This record gives sequence, structure tokens and C-alpha cells, in this order.
Amino acid sequence: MLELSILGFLAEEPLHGYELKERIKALSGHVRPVSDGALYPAINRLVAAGELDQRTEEGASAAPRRVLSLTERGRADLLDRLRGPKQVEITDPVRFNTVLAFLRHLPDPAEQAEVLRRRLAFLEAPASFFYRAGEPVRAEEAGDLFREGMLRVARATGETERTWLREAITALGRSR
Amino acid sequence: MLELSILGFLAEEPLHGYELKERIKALSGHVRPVSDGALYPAINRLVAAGELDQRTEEGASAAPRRVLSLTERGRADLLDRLRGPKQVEITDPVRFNTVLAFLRHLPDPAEQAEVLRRRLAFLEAPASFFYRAGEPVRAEEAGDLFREGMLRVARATGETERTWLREAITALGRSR
DNA sequence: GCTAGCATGTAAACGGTTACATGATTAG
DNA sequence: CTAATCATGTAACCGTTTACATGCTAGC
Repeated sequence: MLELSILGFLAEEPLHGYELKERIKALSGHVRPVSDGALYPAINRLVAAGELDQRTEEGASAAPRRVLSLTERGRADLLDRLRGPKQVEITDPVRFNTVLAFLRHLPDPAEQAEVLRRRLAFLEAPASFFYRAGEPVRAEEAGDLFREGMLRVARATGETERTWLREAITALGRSR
Repeated sequence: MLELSILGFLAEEPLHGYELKERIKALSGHVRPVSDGALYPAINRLVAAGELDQRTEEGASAAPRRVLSLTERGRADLLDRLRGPKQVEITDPVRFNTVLAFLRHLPDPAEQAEVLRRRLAFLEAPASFFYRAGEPVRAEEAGDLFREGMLRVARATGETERTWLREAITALGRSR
């Protein structure tokens, strides 16, 4: 997931590690800033795998910046990751958001639509947070204020997202 | 987080591991089923720490069930975890949901309201997923279909949640 | 002079997943 | 008879966090 974010942001323009860190933090809604101990090793893995080029930029600031850019191999890997997200990446809202953020890099609208369709299928499967005697518990009968809130928010989110997904899938179909 | 879910569900009634697994899966919206390799060691840690009692129930099904119940120490730990969620547990929607699901076990409405207030404060801080030249990018100008969708869904979710939080905080204030 | 931000990195520990292992019961 | 579900457990691995480490620049 971290690697996807790195590849995705670098597909737009070359950046150094620190700037990457800022963008990744914003992408998650400031929910969970990336730690240095995760970011720099991930960058180094990608450099070692030939997916990133680096050029050290002496100058202005503190430590010399390593400006990173995507190689052709890196771009190919990015497209593979976007084409075939694993099931968790469809299912988990944070991970799916990461996929969405970079989905525009997939050149084929049919492939883009396919990813959206998988997400929609997951959201359309009936699901509930709580069960009582095997039956799903409805928001109004959750029994306490807090669970009612959870269900209310989840319902609103789901409806907005499903509406958008249907619209977007239609729009991508037209663009064929 | 896993441990919080275990303690939370067992605060309601004794359960065995497999049933716990089902409930935890549902709690996350079926987003990410707990793996056995995480659940059973977590249970054993809590048993070893004296937070859970176990009673083996021979019978009906396959492997003999271990029915788990919360000890007084376990309940005290649960309350501590609910009273003082770490910042990630306020920030990360999935983790915050877990806290919410069990917040009713906190006996003091003022403490419950305090947790909601922290979440509201986080949601009220202006945040954006993307920046262009330092400025936050608005949904309508995200530049591509997918980022527009992300921003649209995030906005709807945030509004629903903030509205609910304000209502709930008021309601808890009245119940004093 | 000091604090906050810029910029990069390593090592230990943690929480979790994946794969492996076992076996009984129930429904098709 | 066979697949799915119930039920529990271990070991290797993996990505990430936390803590540690360094040092420069800009603003107060």
C-alpha cells in the first residue's frame, strides 16, 4: 500500500522522500502519517528493484535531497497494481482510496470501470455490523447511542459511494 | 485493537473463540476478517494476563470449545482503553468505530462525551486529500473522475458524522 | 538562543497475515 | 462422498511503528 502510494505520486512528477511523506499523509486524510522507518526502507526497496531512479540534489536545505523518479519498470508495476487490486484493497476503505487516487493512470477505461465494479459489488452485498439471534440489527434498534451513530454514518457513506460508483461506471462506459 | 474487540464483546456475554471471530469480522463491516493466527494468540495473552477466564465445553461440535469470559481485571482494562483512546484510535475510522462499538460500557456519560469531542475536534480540523501549489484541491477541481469521487464521498461521510457527533454530545450533556 | 520544520536514515519490537496442521459435524 | 462450516492451534514472515540518531535552516 505504501509502495503503491510512492509509485502513484511519482507517476505524476519526481519528488524527494520528505515531499512524498507529506503527500501520503494528506492522502490518508491525515489519519495516519507515514513513519520514516517505513518510508525510507520502502523507497530503497523500490530503488533496488529498479523501479525508481534517484538523483541527489545538493543545496538549499538540511540533508541533501534525494529526488526520485519513476522508471519504466516502476510504471509497469504501478499499472499492474492498479489493474489487479487484491480483495483487501477493494474491501478496506483506506486502501481502496489509495487505489482510487491513482486509478487515472490506468490507460484503459474498461479496466478502470472493472475496479469500480468490484468495489460496488462488495458494497452491494448486504452486511451489518451487529447481529442479534443471527439477524442483522437495524440502526434504529442498535440499543445504544453509539452503535446507532456507527450505523447511521455507515449507511450514509455507503449510499453516497454506491451512487457515485454507478454514475462513474456509466460515464466510463460512454467514453469507450 | 484486536484485544479491545475481544474485551468489548466479552463484556456483553461469554463467548468462545470462533464466535468472537464472527463478531469481530462483522464489526469491521466484513472488511478484514481476523486471522486465527492473530485471534488465538491474543486470547491466550489475555488469559495469561488474568483478564479472561476460560472453561472448556465438551460437546456438540468439532474441537472442544473454550468459552471465555471477562474477569474483573479484564473489565477494568476495557474501561481504561475506552477512557483514553490513543490518537490513532480517534483518527482512524476503523479503529474509532471499534471504540464506538463498546463505548456504552463506560459508566460515565461525561467520559463518553469526551471521547466523542476528541473525534469531532479531529473532523473539524480542515483537511484535504490533495494539494496543488500548497492549496487544498476542491472536489469539483480534482482533475479526474476518481479523485472527485473520493472527495465527494469523504465530504458526505464527514458531514453526517459531524452532525451525529454534535447531537450525541448534546444528548449526553442532558443526561447528566 | 531556541523551537519548528526540513531531510534522511537505522534497529528493535510489535501486530498481524499466510501457510500449515488437525479433526469433527452437517448439508447437499 | 464431498464440500462447507465449526473449532483450535503453531511457525515463519512481513510491513509498520517507535525510538534513536544526525544536522541544517528559518523564524521568533
